[in-house]
Amino acid sequence: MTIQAKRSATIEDVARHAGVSRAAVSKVLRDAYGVSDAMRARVEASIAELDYRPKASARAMRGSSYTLGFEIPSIHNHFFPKIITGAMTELAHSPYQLIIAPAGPDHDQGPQAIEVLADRQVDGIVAISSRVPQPWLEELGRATPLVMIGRHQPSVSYDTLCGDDLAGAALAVRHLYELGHRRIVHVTLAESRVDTSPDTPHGMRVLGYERVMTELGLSPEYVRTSPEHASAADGGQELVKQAVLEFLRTADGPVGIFAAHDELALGALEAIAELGLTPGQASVVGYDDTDIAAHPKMSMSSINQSGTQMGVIAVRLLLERIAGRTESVHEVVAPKLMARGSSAAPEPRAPRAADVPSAHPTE
Amino acid sequence: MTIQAKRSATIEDVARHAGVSRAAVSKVLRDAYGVSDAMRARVEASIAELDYRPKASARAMRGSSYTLGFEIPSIHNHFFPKIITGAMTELAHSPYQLIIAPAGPDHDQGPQAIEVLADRQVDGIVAISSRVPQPWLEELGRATPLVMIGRHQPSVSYDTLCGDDLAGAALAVRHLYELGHRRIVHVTLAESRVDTSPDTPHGMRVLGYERVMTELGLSPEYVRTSPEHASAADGGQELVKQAVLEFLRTADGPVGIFAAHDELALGALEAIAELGLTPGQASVVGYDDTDIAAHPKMSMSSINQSGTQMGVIAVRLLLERIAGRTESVHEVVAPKLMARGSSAAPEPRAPRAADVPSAHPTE
DNA sequence: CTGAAAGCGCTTACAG
DNA sequence: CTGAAAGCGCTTACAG
Repeated sequence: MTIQAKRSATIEDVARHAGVSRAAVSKVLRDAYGVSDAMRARVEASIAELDYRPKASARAMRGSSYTLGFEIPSIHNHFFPKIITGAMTELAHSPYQLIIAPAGPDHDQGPQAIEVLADRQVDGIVAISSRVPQPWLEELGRATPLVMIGRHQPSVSYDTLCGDDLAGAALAVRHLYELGHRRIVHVTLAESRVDTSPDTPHGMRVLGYERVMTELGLSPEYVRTSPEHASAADGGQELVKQAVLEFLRTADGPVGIFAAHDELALGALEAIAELGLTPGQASVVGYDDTDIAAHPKMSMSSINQSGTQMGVIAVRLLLERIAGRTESVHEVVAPKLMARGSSAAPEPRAPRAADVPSAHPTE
Repeated sequence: MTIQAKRSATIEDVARHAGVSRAAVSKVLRDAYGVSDAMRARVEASIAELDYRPKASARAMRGSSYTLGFEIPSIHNHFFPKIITGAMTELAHSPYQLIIAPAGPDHDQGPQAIEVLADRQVDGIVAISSRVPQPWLEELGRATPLVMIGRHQPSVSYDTLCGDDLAGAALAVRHLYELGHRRIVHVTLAESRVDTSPDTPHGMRVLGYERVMTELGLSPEYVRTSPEHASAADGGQELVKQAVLEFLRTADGPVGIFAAHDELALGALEAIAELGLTPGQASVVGYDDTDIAAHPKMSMSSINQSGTQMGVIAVRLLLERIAGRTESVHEVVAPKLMARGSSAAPEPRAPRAADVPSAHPTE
């Protein structure tokens, strides 16, 4: 038995089989106006018999590809699957399909992944890349329906959707403060990766952190991962751990740690575990409330920004744009604090003051 | 300022701008044989100036789309990102792009996600869907270069790549046995979701489990999640937890739990945490060694099957097929046991026998 | 309601 | 080395 390359059925085959024109088949396919029931039945029968499936690439050349593209910056961050889940749910009974283009580890080098989608002639794009320059996006938005997640800067040619990162950072810091912490550090990405413009989620979280710290009369303090963080094979976990480890070794009193996202928070928890510190000695609050945060073994406090809901909203906005809307919409989702075991009232470090309640600043 | 839809440059525009034929531009694009240096330079300058990017859909109609499609069964299982990471690394300096089609929650209904990729005219497909019938795949394989991950059944028209699930299951069970466990249950998917044919990873793990248990003179015992597991919004975590909870409530002695993958293992650990059991009272070994398993707070024993390496191999096989290979290749990757804190020597349950070493069957 | 024809943006033989 | 022409599989006005 020799293996023979199979040629799959085309619209032409279906038309011939059903004894109608290609245009007729096309209309049935798209459920377009103006086909008799008889013809529809014949065509549908032929489609089924020949196991015909229209090629998306051919369709894309004239009309739409019925494909929506999602660009996600990192395959390692468990927040993004939440967004995808929401999007898929919303798309379930629509004619649209979803494809994902993950940004490579070298997504510094430019708008790559998002271009892959544009090149694929998708009908619309949802992107979560915060590092692409605005003018470039404005241009893309004029060519393709586009929804950007995590962009705070409003735009004219595309929609934006983001969490209220200022409020989220405030929730985290105030939570730690109310527990009694007075030394609260922010673990975030390397400076080169947090745009100085407050247009990125991480930029906004830094801003929010600074503001609340100032309001509370505390001084901001940062632990940053190295720029190589993003390209590390493990998603940078090890680098974060090292950075936090270094910080914790020099710190002596109890500290509150506000991590800019849960992956960073996991790294912090690793460092804390390695030093054998208690949640009171080093409290952690993450961001995104990824699935693992709620696991009893992890019990990590985190800021929830409704990732699933974001996916749903993003798809709705995109579908509206595809349907013709041209004015930009800018949605903001309110964050919620999920307080769990990783954050606790401050406890002193060192001489293992077992049960003796210790004196720590209460105001 | 009104927003004006942008038409992006075509090969025609470039040809005109450079004063050459479209064919010439096409050749430069594909780095094909037979272009003078002068022409190449002119064309490249025009491409840069017009910011031209070839449309993948148009290319796909005649030649290749330079796109490889990955189908992943669940966006919730953290094993798959490992595979994707490996694939992306391997593809980094190739002309190929990667797109991912996630299977919807209703991926019972047929080969959907994988068809999305085929419809998209990708140059080749790597799929991890084990539930698609073999004949269907054989047919797809004749139309498109195809690599299936996790299929044990050899095929004529596509390549396969899988972990040695029999060996992996044996590693897990023997590990628990050597720790001293004599009651060892297997937590796996609903029977309807583990094909009866030993063609799926989970089917093979069941088989491996049964064999070793028999060899060891122990009787197999299953905890299965309900069929709704796969379509649950949280990836089924809650359902697994409930199932394990139920089992642990009726069990009285120490038990070893071999979970068919880490997500199931996480659910088991949740149940164990909820009952306040120690690793000795309920030991867990997962499968896949996802990132979180190694986290000190989780410290979950697991079977590592080199997901990243699998991604690398899958891409290599696919690229070979695209380059013309037609004989099928079937690769098997050896699993490794990663023993961690979640599995320990048996301890009795109930009357909280604090430090007193208890009598439990040693042989 | 139905179909013939043009065209989307590329690549591929085929001449020159 | 270079280009004119055909064609990939669809959809879209436009006639009938």
